[in-house]
Amino acid sequence: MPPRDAQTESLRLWVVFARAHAAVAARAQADVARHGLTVAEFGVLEALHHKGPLLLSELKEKILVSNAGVTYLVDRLEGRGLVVRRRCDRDRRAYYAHLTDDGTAFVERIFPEHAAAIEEAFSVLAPDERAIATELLRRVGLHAANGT
Amino acid sequence: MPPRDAQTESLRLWVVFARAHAAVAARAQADVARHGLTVAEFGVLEALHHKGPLLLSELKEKILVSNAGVTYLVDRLEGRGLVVRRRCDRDRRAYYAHLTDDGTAFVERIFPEHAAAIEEAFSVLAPDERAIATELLRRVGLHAANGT
DNA sequence: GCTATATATTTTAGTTCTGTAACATTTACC
DNA sequence: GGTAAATGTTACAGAACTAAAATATATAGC
Repeated sequence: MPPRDAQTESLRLWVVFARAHAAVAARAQADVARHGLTVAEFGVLEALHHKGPLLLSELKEKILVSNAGVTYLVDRLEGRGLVVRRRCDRDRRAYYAHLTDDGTAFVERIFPEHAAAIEEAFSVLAPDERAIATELLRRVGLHAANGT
Repeated sequence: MPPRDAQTESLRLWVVFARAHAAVAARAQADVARHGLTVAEFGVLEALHHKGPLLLSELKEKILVSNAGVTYLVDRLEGRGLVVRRRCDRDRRAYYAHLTDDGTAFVERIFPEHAAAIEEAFSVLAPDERAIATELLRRVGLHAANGT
């Protein structure tokens, strides 16, 4: 297998990958936009809902935005009464983001439809295909993120 | 397989998918940024290089940006002397984007390293795995884009 | 041929996020 | 203990793109 062919196939995979991502992301975006959220905002709510209160720095790792982005998103969600900041006992620099009761109720209300939208987006795959895709992309992600 | 499990697995796939995409995209972005380009700008140049002159509307379909986004990108690249607009003979509303000679030389110069970066990003996959991923993601993309 | 509708592109205001600097705090090192 | 370096978060300017409206042109329908 000469380098050129591996390269051509990788480029082709990247095009396909990027298009698939754009298509699924567009569905996700359309779904959360119905509730007045951006995908990133929804990501914050979802992470807090599933993981419990997180340091802003932890949140940053979960939803893959910049430091300033976390501040921006938490500010916005705080403004909507869905999230509050609480000081960290151990580190005077740090804050946890917590869902409010309203925030929890909101996520519990909107999450099922979002989950259904994502399920539908991948419904073209059989269960075993989905598991294969997950495993392959997991490895790509780890490698591309860490160069390992 | 009850609906809940399919949904959970799809959500998990989406998380993995989004993280893998972010990681590879970050590599692509880092590579093109070295030449003063955004990923979208590079996408324009690459599309023109591989497909030849395209109507702005065709370009929009190739690189998945908005109408206004195509205008913005072509303006920017025109400003750098890499691209020119030419009128379409058959439709007085339409323009083609063409690479300039400088643009062609520029793409030819920077493309090999970009291709190498993408190849490396997917190098964790064996050729058959890569082909499987391409096929699965192609189907996801078509389905999610068209709801078919 | 005429009118209504659709479309290619641009303009313009706006949104969402980023990069960078700043500041307070923490950690590392001697 | 003291100093240098690192870090958690925010402020702020700016980048990169989008949505929507506008305009000229093309197409559809009669």
